Amino acid sequence: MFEQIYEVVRRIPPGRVATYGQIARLLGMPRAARTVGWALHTLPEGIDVPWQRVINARGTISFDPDSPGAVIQRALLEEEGVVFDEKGRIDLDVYGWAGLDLAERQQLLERDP
DNA sequence: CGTATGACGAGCC
DNA sequence: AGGCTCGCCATAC
Repeated sequence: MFEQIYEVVRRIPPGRVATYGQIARLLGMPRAARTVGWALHTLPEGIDVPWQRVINARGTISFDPDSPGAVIQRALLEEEGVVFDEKGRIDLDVYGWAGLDLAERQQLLERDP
């Protein structure tokens, strides 16, 4: 389960962001946004997943912006060229990820249980 | 096996 | 705009 989530997150191109709900929808579980958040929250360290490119539907970092993790996330995204507005929001119309194309999505969903 | 727990999201006020 | 309530769902215990 988590592997599939990580797999999708790895497809997000640098400089783009996706929402938790969007990841869930791509995996065919449109209501499991919280699960996606949990998967990234409990991400093993050192694993190759660009977790910083996943934010919430409002375009903000989804936890305390002053926490060390959030500061790192914001720094990583800014390095990739993502711009935060004065309220710490990212414009999803500009930086939002279009998502997988049909073929990629199909391939992902057909993977073994 | 029932409850609790969120890096969520939509809706309502 | 900002805050609160509820529904959701895979894990943890």
